[in-house]
Amino acid sequence: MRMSALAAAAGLPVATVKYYLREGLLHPGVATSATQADYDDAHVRRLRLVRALTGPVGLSVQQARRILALVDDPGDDLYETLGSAVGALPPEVPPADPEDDDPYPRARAALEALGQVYDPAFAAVAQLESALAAAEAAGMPISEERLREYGLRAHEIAEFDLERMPGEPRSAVEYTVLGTALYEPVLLALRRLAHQDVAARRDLGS
Amino acid sequence: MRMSALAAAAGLPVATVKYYLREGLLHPGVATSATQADYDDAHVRRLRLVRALTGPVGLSVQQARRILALVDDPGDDLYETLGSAVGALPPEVPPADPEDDDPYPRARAALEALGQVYDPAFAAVAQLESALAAAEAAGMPISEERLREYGLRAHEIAEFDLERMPGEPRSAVEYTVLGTALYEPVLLALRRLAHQDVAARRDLGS
DNA sequence: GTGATTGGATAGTGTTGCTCTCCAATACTG
DNA sequence: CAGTATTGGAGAGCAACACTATCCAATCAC
Repeated sequence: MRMSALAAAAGLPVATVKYYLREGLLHPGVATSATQADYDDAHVRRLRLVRALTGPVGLSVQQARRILALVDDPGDDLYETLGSAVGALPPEVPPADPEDDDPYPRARAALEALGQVYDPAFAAVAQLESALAAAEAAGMPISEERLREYGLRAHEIAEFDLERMPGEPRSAVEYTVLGTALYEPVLLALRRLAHQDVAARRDLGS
Repeated sequence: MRMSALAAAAGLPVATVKYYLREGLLHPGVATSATQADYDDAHVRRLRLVRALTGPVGLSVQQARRILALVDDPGDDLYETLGSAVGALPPEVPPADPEDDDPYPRARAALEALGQVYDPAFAAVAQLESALAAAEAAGMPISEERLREYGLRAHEIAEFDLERMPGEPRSAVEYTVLGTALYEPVLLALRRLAHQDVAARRDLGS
């Protein structure tokens, strides 16, 4: 398959495919001559994945590159790979002041209340802290009760997800990394729809 | 309070405050002379809200403006206001082809399976469709079982949220609109942390 | 052989979120 | 009350981003 066929198969302009190639989101095809390269189905799938990540998931090209790099070549520790994937995902949080001996107090308290592991090196801890601080700054702090409710439901979802993780290591990495990124928009959309559903049932209109 | 004091109170450069003023995210202060205007605590709170929305929540200035406009002056129908808020939030989805008599088949099937209202005019329906389509295109389609699990948990969260809605109309609008936007990053961070917790407990490292 | 196409490199474009520079009018300081 | 500093407002400038368009020589298809 030449580049124009690849672009057509993915429904993208050739110029955009070239751009992704330049940016390292798409592996180069096999060069068959100075002006020809060969692409296959794996390239088509990769382009679809790139569009899923930069579109609905809302990643920048840079963030997508980091996620794809993890899928292409994960470490041998799945737990660490999950951590790296979360670190590559938005929201980006500024690194904590190394002087500060308790940089994430809200997140620490939340995780302790939930009885979960608190590891300040995990990117999601900083993300939780910043989300809690933002809600607080905006005048809508999150109560312990709400945190417990959200945390409990999130944990149930996580248990479900992990139970269905494929056994084969390579698939497990893809499942973990891509599942984190791809399924988040689904969960958010469902939450919004559930709010609508509950509101409708309670007749909270005018 | 003059502008420089306002900027200092919010921890922002004066130039940025001027920018938000130009963009209509911040209401003008009361002009006391040609070169002086007076700001108060409400302006400080508003700036904090703006930073929360454009920061951790990840809204663009344009999206934040739409959300703030809803808070400032909501319709008299809370249900519709919720719909508008969701429409202002990412991910932005291209409008459906009006020729298409079933533009959101995946979302419709999902909501039917969940026994929830299916209203194609609601923005979250299109968002769900695009999230489901993206996961599918990326080679990780969402099973019915997973959809039920996520949908159920989302619904429990929504019931919790709605139960705690303030009675007073003005606060109810703020709670609904801002809660949708501000609490989403919290839920996502908790899901990521729950994944980590479950993985750690099952010793899914190397 | 010849005209179209290819991959690759380079430069240009429109948008976004600030940031900088100016300015005359006003406020504070001694 | 003279002199300096600061203010709100308007405009242009800027860096990052995600493409998009233009060239070009090599090569392919007829």
